[in-house]
Amino acid sequence: MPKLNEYSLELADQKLPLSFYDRSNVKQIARDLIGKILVSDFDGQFCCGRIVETEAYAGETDRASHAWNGRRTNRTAIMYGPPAKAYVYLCYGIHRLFNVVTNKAGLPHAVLVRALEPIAGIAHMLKRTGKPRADYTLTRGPGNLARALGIELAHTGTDLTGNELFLASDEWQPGRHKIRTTPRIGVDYAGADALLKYRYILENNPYVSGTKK
DNA sequence: CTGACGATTCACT
DNA sequence: GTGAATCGTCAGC
Repeated sequence: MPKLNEYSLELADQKLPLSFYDRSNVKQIARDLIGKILVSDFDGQFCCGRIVETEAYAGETDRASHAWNGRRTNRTAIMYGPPAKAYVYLCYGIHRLFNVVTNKAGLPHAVLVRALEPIAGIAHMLKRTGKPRADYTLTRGPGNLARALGIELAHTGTDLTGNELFLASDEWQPGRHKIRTTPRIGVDYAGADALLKYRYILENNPYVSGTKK
């Protein structure tokens, strides 16, 4: 691992380009995001971690999506715009959930980033979460992850090819670690679509949330 | 304007 | 396993 300064510059140089997000297969994007790095750098507080869990939300035809059946509201409007933007919303009045908007304008696809393995900026994460030490709960689950990285509702619309909040790749490869699919968490209201295997996890990673096979 | 409801987490039994 | 926290959003009136 290079020094932090070097590493942050390297990541900034390896941002995922618009063409990564500007694709129609949201499941493929969710899978491709496993192993990529999520970076937040608000007010010079550089933080990053490796993505180990994602979920695909397939827009108007997906009963689990906020955009299901063409629901276009103030909240979901960002998903109807161009790709490579952040969609952050409030869940249960408490938790912020961070999503990546994908596909072309008019096609409201998104990927929920559910868990990270922390890499850098752990002191910032501890301060934001109030946790005494860095254990597997620090960035396990979408609510914890957003809190640790300082992601707020106001970050909805942030350009993910910019410098504050972005995704990047490094040399890491899944290797012998398997990527596995499961049904999505917490979407039992979605009828048959609750059974779709739209969740992607890095097998045996301690930061992966939930109890589903 | 009002009421119902979460793409969750944590403490507690 | 159960229940509470907590508030922006949305459908319905």
